[in-house]
Amino acid sequence: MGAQLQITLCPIRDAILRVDGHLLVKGGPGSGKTTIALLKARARMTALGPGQEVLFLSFSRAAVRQVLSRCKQLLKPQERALLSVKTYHAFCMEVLRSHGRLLSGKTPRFLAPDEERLAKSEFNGDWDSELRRRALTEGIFSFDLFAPAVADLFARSRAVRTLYANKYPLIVVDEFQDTDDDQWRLVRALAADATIFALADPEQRIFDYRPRVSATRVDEFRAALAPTEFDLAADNHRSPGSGILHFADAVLHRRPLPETKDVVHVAYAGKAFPSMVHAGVVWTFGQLRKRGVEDPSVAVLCRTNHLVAQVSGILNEEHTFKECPLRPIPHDVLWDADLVAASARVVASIIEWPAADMHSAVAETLGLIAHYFRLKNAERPSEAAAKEVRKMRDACDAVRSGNRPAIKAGKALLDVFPSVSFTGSVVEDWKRARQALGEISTLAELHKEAKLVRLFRATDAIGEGLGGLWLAQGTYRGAANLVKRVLDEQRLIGAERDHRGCTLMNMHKSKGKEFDGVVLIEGSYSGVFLDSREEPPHIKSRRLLRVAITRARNLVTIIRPSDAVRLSA
DNA sequence: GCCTGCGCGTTTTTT
DNA sequence: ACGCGCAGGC
Repeated sequence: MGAQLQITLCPIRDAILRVDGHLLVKGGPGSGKTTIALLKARARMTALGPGQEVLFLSFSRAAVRQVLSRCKQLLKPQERALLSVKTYHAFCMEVLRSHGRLLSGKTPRFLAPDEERLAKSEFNGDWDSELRRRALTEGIFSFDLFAPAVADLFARSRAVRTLYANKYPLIVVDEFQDTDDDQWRLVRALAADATIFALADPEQRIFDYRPRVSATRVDEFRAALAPTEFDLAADNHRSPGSGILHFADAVLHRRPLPETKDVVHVAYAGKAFPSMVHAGVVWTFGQLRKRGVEDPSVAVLCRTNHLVAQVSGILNEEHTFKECPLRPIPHDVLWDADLVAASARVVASIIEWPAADMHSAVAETLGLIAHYFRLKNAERPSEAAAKEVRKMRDACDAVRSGNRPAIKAGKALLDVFPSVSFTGSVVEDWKRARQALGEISTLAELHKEAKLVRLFRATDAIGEGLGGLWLAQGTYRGAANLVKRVLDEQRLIGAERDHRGCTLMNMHKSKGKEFDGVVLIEGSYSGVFLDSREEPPHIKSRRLLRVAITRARNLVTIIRPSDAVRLSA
């Protein structure tokens, strides 16, 4: 395979393999940036000294997985052994483990994201400066501080910097346009003694709303390292011969949209949204099979998480479209589980009620409700959420000491307690416990969140665990801990899962992935394609849409409200 | 201090 | 549609 590839290399790729020094390779979606980087890595391997490797840096574990699977096609096992593919975080953690002591004088410890969220929700004050204080004086590094810490370390210690630059004489940097200040600082430090190979598509810059991601990063790279520059622009290996990339580029540049059988537009009017979404996904699968794709993978992409959750609900229901019944579609959802897990623990605490006395049981539930709002406030701070935390905590304390709480939710939970009982039929019991929340108007939001537990394919594991508890004790004592444990596990598994069949996610999460078919869904309120807060020509929205459209190898279905703003001029 | 009703805006976050 | 912030009633 390797020999064949050599022969078919075009002049540009040939030059990329030959040239020495820093490199900047630009290219659109599916232009083969990863492939040429791996071939370059292979070429460089012949001259590696003992202990030396090629380093390939990516942002996400999903991207690392993608690169590793490409490696299997392109590189022999002994070549793969000389290539180290890592996320920035993994690389930085390694550096901090070995040399982080130099920064604070203390053996570094790491604060995992979920621990950090909890600590943040407890903390009053400026969390960012608190994190810096912890790193500096206690040697505790949160994930966000990995790259800054390593950049500092490289800046201060020439010895450490050259150690790594010598170990990795060639460093491939993926998605360079989204590199943040600190990642760039550490790469630049290594560039003094190692060769940097940057892969970039400035038109795939979709994370630049984040404060440390700069719009001019690629220019900074040019200015600082004077790389030899190549452009793979016109190539398209992902969806060759289809009109998908042309269509996406037309959206990006606000040009008239080309007619193509590979991008299909449907409009819905208000009420028809659920059946249209459902039918659109079914139709996309059918078309792909008709085109000879066996067991197609389809991504359903929305701009907002809110809409993703809504669509998941729709795909789980039955609908009728033009008198045809539509069955529920099994699917995965890429989703951040924190709030759902917290709401599920509240339900689980209610299902535990009969195993304890009223006051401690209801206090436990109120405590978990407070915890839910704490997480919510940490994720997206608002006065409303912070106030709920205080109220729920007060109510929890009141009930624990045998008093009647001041808030409606607390009173209602106490009132409903005597009438709550369970039968051992797990699904029924879970619904009944959840319904107890649904009855209380001030907890409507929590109740809604708890209904999303189905997003996690954890239903079986939770059901089994709850069944086990009932069998062993005749109550569900321990349910809250069980639910937390199962959802935590599920989240780790879900993040690593391969995406076959139907997968729902927001457009940002789709970056770097590919599917046979893609369904793009626009909402009427949340998840509008061209954000009204952005000035025409809505360049950021269009970049994001282009990324989403080009995830498809074969077919794109676009579902928009009938009164949506036109994409072309 | 708590609840309700009204007006308003509606996004994305790796690890 | 729905959640947030704010104002007003209790």
